[in-house]
Amino acid sequence: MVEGFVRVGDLVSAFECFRRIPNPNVISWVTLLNGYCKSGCIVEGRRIFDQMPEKNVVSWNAMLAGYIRCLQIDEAYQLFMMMRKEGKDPDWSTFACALSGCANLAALQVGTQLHNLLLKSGHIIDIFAGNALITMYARCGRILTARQVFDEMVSVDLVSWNSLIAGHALNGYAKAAISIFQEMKKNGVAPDEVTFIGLLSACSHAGMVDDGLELFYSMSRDYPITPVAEHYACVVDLLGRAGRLGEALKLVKGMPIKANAGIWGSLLGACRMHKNPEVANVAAEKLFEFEPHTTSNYVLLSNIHAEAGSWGEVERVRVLMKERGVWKQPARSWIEIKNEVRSFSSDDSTEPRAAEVFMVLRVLNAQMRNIGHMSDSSLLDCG
DNA sequence: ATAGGGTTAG
Repeated sequence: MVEGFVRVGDLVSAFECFRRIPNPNVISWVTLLNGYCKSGCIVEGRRIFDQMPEKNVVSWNAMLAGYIRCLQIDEAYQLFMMMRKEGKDPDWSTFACALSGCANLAALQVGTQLHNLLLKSGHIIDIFAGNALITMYARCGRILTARQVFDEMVSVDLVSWNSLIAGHALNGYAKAAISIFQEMKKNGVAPDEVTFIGLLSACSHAGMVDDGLELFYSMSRDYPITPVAEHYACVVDLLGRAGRLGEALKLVKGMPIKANAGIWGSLLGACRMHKNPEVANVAAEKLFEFEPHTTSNYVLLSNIHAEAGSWGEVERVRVLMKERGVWKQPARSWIEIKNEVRSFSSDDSTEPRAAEVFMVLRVLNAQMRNIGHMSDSSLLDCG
């Protein structure tokens, strides 16, 4: 019953149900906890967690997964430490979950610590933890270590191959990604839709348009895999980066499935890259239907028109933003420097070494100009 | 037996 409400996201009813259970067992508690965590109510989730009379490893993992989903790495880390202090042995799920958090945050130090802990604790690096390690190292730019983890795994599955392919794609090693794909097939592992997302993005990053298109067509021709929206988004990106915007638009218009925000966003991004305000207007109009309040879309469109010198169009976008009450919300990003995750935003006045940072940027800019790169300093800043 | 956990575009 509790689970039913949790599934539809009705936390109030779920909690009411839970309250009527005379002696809730740990499973009822975890179900409730997950309901809160998955709805992003992490503070309430923590309160539930603290109230649990009996906690097992699943309870800890659920709380940890909750923090990681909400990108609260500090809380996740503290919880993990608290878990060890209380003598609760992390299981493979704990490690997989924690490592996946490190992968998302590019937290190489913590990720490496977890890896060492796994080795030290005598755990076998099983498929799940191994796969999480591959992704963690790959996303932290340590592609060779990712490969090493893969090679040392006792057994691998489709997800391991996919992780390795996606990891190489992410780091720009397109040829390697494709040769891993061949290796995988030679080992008798059949690709799935995730495999192709990795392969297509590899081709896209490397500008390998023809290879990418061939892979895309081969999906339904040689394998029983029907392309979904994510694949189309990759192909739009592939064609778009190569400047083949007309073909990209034609592909989207002729798709057997409905285009989503990701697909129109890819196209709009490509229009910026190749200065195409006409296709940009088409893509933006569609994109606004999905995301009427996402500032970056408007900024992107405005920049495309600014670059073309169409100030009337720039003004039109500005009016659109005002009418729809769209505000510029500064985004934050983060990087790990010496054991510490530092968060920052553009024009960050709280950054103590801002003057130095800007000086380095000016030097880099000058160097880029020297080798012939023109930077777009005249544009609106995306925040 | 029931709860949770690894891969996926820009």
